[in-house]
Amino acid sequence: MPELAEVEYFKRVWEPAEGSKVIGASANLDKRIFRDIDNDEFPNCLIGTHFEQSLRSGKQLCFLFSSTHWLGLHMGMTGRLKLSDDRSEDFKYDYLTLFLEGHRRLVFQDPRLFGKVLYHNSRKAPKWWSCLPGELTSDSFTYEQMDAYLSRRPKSVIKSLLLDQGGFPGIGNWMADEILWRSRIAPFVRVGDIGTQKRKELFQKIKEVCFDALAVIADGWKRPPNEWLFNHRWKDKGICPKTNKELVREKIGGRTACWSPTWQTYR
DNA sequence: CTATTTGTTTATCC
DNA sequence: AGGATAAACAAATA
Repeated sequence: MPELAEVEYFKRVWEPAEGSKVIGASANLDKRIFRDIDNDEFPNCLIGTHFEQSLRSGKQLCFLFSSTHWLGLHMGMTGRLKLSDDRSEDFKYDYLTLFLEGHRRLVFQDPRLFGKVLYHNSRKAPKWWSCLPGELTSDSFTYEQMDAYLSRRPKSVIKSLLLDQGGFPGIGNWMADEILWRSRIAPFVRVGDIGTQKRKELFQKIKEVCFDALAVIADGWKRPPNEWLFNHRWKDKGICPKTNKELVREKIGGRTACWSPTWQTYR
């Protein structure tokens, strides 16, 4: 589930514990989420450090401990972060726990294990953190950049391309459907068939959906308004808020796309 | 029992 | 070489 705004939400779950000292650590290292951990000392190497900074880029999270300990977390499909206290009882799927002074715990849980834990100890930021593409919400993501990216992939199906983290970091399945719905583009359209005017609209809607998602979900995980596609897309016989006609769900590029055929008429 | 899942990586084909 | 596509990953849920 976690896309841009959900990941930002999880970042803010841990953030209030910044400044705390780590006094214990436990990890189920046989779980798949630790497949890229190559440091034999992990997670004990974090004991004694101070939790300093919470960072996010696209769907990637990075937490910095005592200036040199970089902990990367990716939520995969079912990952979530908790800030637990002594009264918390549900430990199922808690595969990484950092015990803090003051009886609090930083917890990463991930039932489906598609998530990933990364760790690096050095003054300099590791490559998995420093080499990520710029944020879609930043001014550095320009129409020209997007246009060039699309032009290199004329044969791609637009829905699939929007899920490409190299070009559109943070976008996931629901955001991609929301963007195409707001742009009135059918999900199976080939990128080369999208003209300049429509590309400009697409660019605006990408920005809009990113900002909307952050405002609603990253900030307290509020329920999105019914004017979005969001609240209708998972329901059987869901109704398009624009046309009051039934939405359609179909597999495109291996993922379920939800769209409104009478509204998304750009083919 | 079968089908499905809001993500990424890898293999394979073009 | 680089892009397009499908399968694999794991486990819960319907």
